[in-house]
Amino acid sequence: MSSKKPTIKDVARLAGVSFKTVSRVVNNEAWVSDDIKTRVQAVIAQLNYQPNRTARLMRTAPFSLAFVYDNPNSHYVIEMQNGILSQCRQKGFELVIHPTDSHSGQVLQELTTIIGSNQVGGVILTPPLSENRELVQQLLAQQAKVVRIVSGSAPPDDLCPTIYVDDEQAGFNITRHLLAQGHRRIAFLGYHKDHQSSLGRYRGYCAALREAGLTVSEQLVITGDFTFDSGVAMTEQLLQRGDKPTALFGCNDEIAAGALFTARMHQLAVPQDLSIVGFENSPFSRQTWPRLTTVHQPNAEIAAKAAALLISLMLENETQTAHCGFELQLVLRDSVSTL
Amino acid sequence: MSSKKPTIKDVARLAGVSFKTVSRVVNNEAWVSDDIKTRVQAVIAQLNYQPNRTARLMRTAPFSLAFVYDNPNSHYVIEMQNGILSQCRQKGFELVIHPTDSHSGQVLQELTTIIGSNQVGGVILTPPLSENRELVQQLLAQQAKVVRIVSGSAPPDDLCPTIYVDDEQAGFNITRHLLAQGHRRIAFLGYHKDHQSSLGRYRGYCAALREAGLTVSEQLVITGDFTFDSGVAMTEQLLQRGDKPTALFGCNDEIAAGALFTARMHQLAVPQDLSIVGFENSPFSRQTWPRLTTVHQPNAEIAAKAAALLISLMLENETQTAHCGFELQLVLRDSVSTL
DNA sequence: TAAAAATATGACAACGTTGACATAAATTTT
DNA sequence: AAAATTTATGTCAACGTTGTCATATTTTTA
Repeated sequence: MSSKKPTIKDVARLAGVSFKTVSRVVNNEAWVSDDIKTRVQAVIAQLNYQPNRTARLMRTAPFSLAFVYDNPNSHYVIEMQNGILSQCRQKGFELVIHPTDSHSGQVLQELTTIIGSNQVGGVILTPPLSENRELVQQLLAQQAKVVRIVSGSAPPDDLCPTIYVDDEQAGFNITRHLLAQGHRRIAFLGYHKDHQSSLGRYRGYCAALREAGLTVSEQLVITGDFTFDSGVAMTEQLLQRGDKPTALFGCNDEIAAGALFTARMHQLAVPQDLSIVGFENSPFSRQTWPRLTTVHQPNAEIAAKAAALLISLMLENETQTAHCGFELQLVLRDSVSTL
Repeated sequence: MSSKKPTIKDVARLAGVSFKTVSRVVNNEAWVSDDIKTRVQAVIAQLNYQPNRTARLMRTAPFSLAFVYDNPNSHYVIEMQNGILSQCRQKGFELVIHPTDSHSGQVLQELTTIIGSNQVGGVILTPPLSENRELVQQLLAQQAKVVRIVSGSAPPDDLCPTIYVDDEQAGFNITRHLLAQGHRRIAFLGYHKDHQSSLGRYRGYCAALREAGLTVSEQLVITGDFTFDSGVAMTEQLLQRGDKPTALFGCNDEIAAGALFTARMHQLAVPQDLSIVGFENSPFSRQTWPRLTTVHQPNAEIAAKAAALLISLMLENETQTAHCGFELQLVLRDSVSTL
């Protein structure tokens, strides 16, 4: 077992060719005779030669991309990572994961560092970072390729390729489902004015109510964030009121989990006494009892698409902005009763 | 906005010094006059110069490490990632995540590629990969630094620094807790002969029963893996038997979730009719109803420790094998009744 | 005050690869 | 059969750093 890793020159020496020819074989370039090709390949196998990625990177554009997220929600992140990774592996790219705190004000500087040092050639941005137009522009100004995943029924602009996810339509559909089951007093949990996904789902909720001839009651729209604890607090708040809802739309499954938990604490049977729906189709929504009716969010697919767009952007030096929209499907399970 | 990224030579030119001097300033080397140091730093700030990581890597050992895992359990992975990342950021290291399929037989080849290409200088191995002695040796033979996380009350050998987690003790403790509440028929769900964590927890379970003067009943030990579906299937199997247990030890929280779900399907109240404990203190265990009594597994800490060991191993060229053990604490919640 | 030591700076090679260009050999065209 | 073209191979300079060594300057020591 030799102590140093073999280089392209070691292979060349042993195969009796110039190291450039080895480079040609490795990179599958044209104009290499079959004779030499097989000979070189044999030596490569014999020495177990691996091209030095670092050295190669000095001559080529970086083939790493960063996945930037600010989300404590673990399965969401893992699913996205796996989706991105599937693309990266196909194309020989490397993934740098970059969890961050969007409120720290450090994000631009952090990303500037990894871009400026040539650590990555592009980034995938998720909400809420992806909604920061200025951030996107500043990254673009540094020659970085950017793809963003946002909530919306259309891309907000043509700054960069954008994956948009139609929360509004899905919020509309799931609310309409509740209405179809006879529910009239439907609470919305997890409204947040700075959170695009929340707003989209809220707009869908409102549209469905309007379509059914109902008005949106302020009493039933509770502000909070996308956590279990917030779900508990919002549900408590709601249940303390006089006029209780018959159904409850949690802006994500964690909120719905908090609602489910709180309902149990109050001896309310779900769905008999209270129907609950979530959003995201997280593992929790499948594994709890009753299983939650929710909206499936194909995170792996969404992220894979983002990675595919980013990689093609990095390979071909195009500035073209191909966008891609995702529609979300309802997942009907056991947490909704028919009135 | 210039189109090319500034290099060390650009800084040198502007500061009127040789590029080597700039290198000295950047790397904080001795023997640079304060005068020149401040001048160079000013130019660096002015040009917003970032040393090119790739070029630097050509002259130094890689400062990236790989986190290798084969685990669909998302929060476990995310927690570990975050723990590792906290260390990486402190020390300026980069994390390459490498999910893999340990049964594919490809793992060695995959790792050989990322090590051989100098993409990473070390790897963190998790079960079941970390239990593969031969794999560890082959990685070591490639000059890679290796740290592994295993289940056990002591490191299995001195091949490499090892983080060992005492599943047996924790399995003992939680079983004893069940016994202390008066339970005598305690089922063990998720026995798996090839799974060290499962075996450790099982040994603890057996030891606790023996200590209480009970024998281990084969009827109550169910084989299966660490998934929700398996938990459901195992619980079904158990409940179909005549002599039902009063308590149930799920080898992890997912199994316990499956058990909880199945108990509900059978109209069994938890914990009144059946007590259930899990293992891992996953988000699920906190968010379900009743909240699960379980064992806290400090994944982020464990992984951070692994990363710290690996990084120090990569920096100082030591072969010393520092190990580190973790004890796991019981988390008492609402899924156990007192008989 | 000369010699020695410490401090500060620079010149240049190296890291392992790819790209631009040169050239040699084989094949096709005229 | 000569010229032009295609195919196959090689030479060498980059890429942006860090390490080695040389050298210039300053300070300390004898």
